[in-house]
Amino acid sequence: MVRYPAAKTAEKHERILREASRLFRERGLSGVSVGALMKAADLTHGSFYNHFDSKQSLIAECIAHVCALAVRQVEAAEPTAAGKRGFVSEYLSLAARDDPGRACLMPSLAPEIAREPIARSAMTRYVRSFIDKLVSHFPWPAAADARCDAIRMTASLVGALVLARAVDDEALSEEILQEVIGQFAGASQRDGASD
Amino acid sequence: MVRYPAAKTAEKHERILREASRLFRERGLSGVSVGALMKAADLTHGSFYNHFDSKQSLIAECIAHVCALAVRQVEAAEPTAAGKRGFVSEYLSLAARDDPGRACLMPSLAPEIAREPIARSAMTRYVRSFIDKLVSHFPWPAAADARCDAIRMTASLVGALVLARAVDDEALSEEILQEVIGQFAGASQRDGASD
DNA sequence: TGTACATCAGTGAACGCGCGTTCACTGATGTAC
DNA sequence: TGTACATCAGTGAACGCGCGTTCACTGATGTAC
Repeated sequence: MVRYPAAKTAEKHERILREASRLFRERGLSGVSVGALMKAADLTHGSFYNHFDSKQSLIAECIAHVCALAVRQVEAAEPTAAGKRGFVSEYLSLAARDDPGRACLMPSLAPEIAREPIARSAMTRYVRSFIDKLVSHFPWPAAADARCDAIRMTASLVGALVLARAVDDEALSEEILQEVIGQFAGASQRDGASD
Repeated sequence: MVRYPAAKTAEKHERILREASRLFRERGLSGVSVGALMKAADLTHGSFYNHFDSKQSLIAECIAHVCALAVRQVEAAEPTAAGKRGFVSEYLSLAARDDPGRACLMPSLAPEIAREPIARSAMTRYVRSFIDKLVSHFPWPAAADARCDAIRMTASLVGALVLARAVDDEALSEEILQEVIGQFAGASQRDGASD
C-alpha cells in the first residue's frame, strides 16, 4: 500500500511546515513564495503540492503549528508570579524583537491574516489558546478577573512588539519594550490604569 | 512656466494619496496594486509616475499623511480625563475595527512596514508623534510618568485592535475591545498591573 | 539471494496571470500675437 | 477677440519579472517470485 516510507514523507512535510512557519513570521505571508520556501526546505517547488493543497492551506496549517509552539512556551515558564514576569521579559526581549521567525506569530502576521478569510479561524484558535493558557498557567490576583487581565496583557504584549519592530530608532524601540515589561514587573499598582 | 494649473495637479496628487491611505489600511501594502489604486482615484495607471517616484515613495508619503490625520484626531478630543476615555472608546470602537481604511494605521500596517526598510523612518515619526501627542494633549496622573503611561496605552490600543480584527469570533473580538476599553475607563486602580 | 516489475514522491519546464514600471503618443490647456 | 502654436499631464499598450499552480517524466524504493 504505502510504497514510500511514511516516516520519510512525514519528515519532509514537517520540514516544509517548520521552514514556512519561520519564513512567514520573518517576511510576511506575501513575502514568501512557494519556490523560496521549498528551496529553504531543500526541495524543488513542484513537490510542494504532494504535501499541501495550496499555499492557503499551508498558511492555515502553519498557524496551528505555531499555536502549539506558543502554548508550549507558556507551559515552559514557571507557574508563578516570577515565571509570568520572566515570560513577559522573554516575549518582549531584544532577541524576540530581532528574530520574528522564532517569536510569537501574532505581532508578525495578525493584520495580514485578518485579511485572509481562510486563515482567520486558525488565527482565532491561536488567540483563544494563548489567552486561555495564560489564564490557566499563571497565578492571577483575583480569579474573577484572571481572564480580563490575561486579555489586557496579551494586547499589551502584541502591541508593544508590533511597535518596537516598526520603529527605526533603537532608543524608542527599547523604551517601548521596557515600559511594557515594567508594567508587568512590579507588585506596585501605579502601573496600569492611566487616569 | 507652469502650463497646467498647479491646483489641478495638487488636487489629483491629494486624491491619489487619500485613496492610497484608505486602500493600504484596508488591504495591506501588497494588497493594493498601482493599477487598482489609480482606478480608485479615477485615473489610469500610467500617470501615477507623474505624481510619485515609485510605489515605495507613495507608501512613505501615505504614512506621513495618515500620521497628520491621527495627530489631528487626538487633538479633536477634549483634553480631559473624559476626553481621553472617549478617545480610547473610539479608537477601539466596532466602527474602527470594521473600517480600517478610516482607523489608525499602526494596527493595519505596522508589521508590513517593519519589513520595508524605506518606510520605517516615516513609521517611526508616526509612532513618536502619536505618543507625544497623547502625552501633551491629555491629562496624566503624574507628570513624571506621563510618557510611560502613554507608551503603555499605545501598546494596549494597537494590540487590542490587531487582535480584535484577527479573530473570527464576534464575541471574543468584542470581549478584547471591551476589556481594553475598560482598562482605561475607570479611576479604579484594580485595572492594569496584573500581579 | 537475485532479478523484473510496479509505485509514486520528487523534478523542473511550462502555464496563465498580475505586478511595477516605461514610453510613444494624445489632446486639453495656456500663450503669443 | 481669434487663430496658430507649445506644453505636458494623462493614456494605454507593452516590457520583463515573479508568482501559484500543473503536469509529463524520472528514478529510487519496496514487492513478487
